[in-house]
Amino acid sequence: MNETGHDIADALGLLLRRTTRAHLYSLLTEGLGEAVDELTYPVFSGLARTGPCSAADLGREVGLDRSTITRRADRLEHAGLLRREPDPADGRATLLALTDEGQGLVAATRRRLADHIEGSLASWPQEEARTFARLLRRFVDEGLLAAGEPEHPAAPGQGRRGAVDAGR
Amino acid sequence: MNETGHDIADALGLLLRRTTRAHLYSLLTEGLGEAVDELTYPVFSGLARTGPCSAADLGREVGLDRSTITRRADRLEHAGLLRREPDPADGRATLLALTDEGQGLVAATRRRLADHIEGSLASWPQEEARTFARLLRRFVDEGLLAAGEPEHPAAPGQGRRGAVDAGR
DNA sequence: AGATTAGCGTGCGCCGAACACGCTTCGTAC
DNA sequence: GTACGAAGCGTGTTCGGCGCACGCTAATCT
Repeated sequence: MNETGHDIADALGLLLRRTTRAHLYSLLTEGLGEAVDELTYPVFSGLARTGPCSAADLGREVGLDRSTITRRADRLEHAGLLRREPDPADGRATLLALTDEGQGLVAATRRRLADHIEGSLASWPQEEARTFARLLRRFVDEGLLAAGEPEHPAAPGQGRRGAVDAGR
Repeated sequence: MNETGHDIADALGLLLRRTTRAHLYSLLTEGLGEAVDELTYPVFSGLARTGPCSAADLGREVGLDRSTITRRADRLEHAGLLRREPDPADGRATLLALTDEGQGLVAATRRRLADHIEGSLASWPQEEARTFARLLRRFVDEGLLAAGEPEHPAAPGQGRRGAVDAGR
């Protein structure tokens, strides 16, 4: 009998619990000041991944509305971690970019998370840890998201809201 | 250089995105009626795991306030999926329990999720899938949650938002 | 140059979640 | 046996985040 599906489903259920997310984010953002918390960190981290980009693009990246991005960016900007600058190629666009301080902070935070994770599997054989990392990445990239998320198609332009608020 | 920590961190970041959770839950609860959605499903599923228990205990389990549990239980009760019964051992306590219909539905939902997951990694070699399931389970059980738990000393008086009180 | 389109910031309404109150019931002390 | 503190539940209230709609500016097409 193939039980892998159930095993993964159970683990995923635990992983997606609100408390797990809250724990992880509170661990990450502990002592980083009021500006960086569970809410702003995804913007923070996403911006570090994409590099300077517009609020709309960043919204696509992290799955949030432009207005939400704007609000969170306000907080980060006020804390000196994020900078708004006009797009030299497009006068109406505003680029969001991390300041040097912001980049340093996000790098330190990413390292903190990575260290925490490595510490949590310190007892694992090295090879199993690497295997796990590889399989998890593949699972996230190919498996789950591909099936559940349209992601890339820039065609619909506006309405990517599909299943999120379905049933309302 | 050991990059496993960063790899896992990145994958985890994607996994914990709101959209991922929303997509997964909407997929799960699609066509199950108005009572079961992203909001009520954690209560639903958690109750199936714990068996009949009080609202407070279930709140501890899923990391939500008692009042929230009560409201969601109302919806499930109204839909005939959940039953309230007085605790025979304690007159002031109210036990939440799934009805037969509720149990059947949660079982079907779990199977649906498992099938979806298995489908998403259909192209994987059988052995790798099983390995991944085993490692993921271990990672969730031993690694992450265990390390993130010692967050207890939270002052109730403070309006702290992420008052994470992971039972389990 | 005018019209259309794309993009951003902001006010507004909705909804979920925690907090505070009142009521009932259990346990214990006198 | 009675009275008092503690525990638990349900409900009203408040707070905050999020998406949507509006108005404006700038770029692109005809």
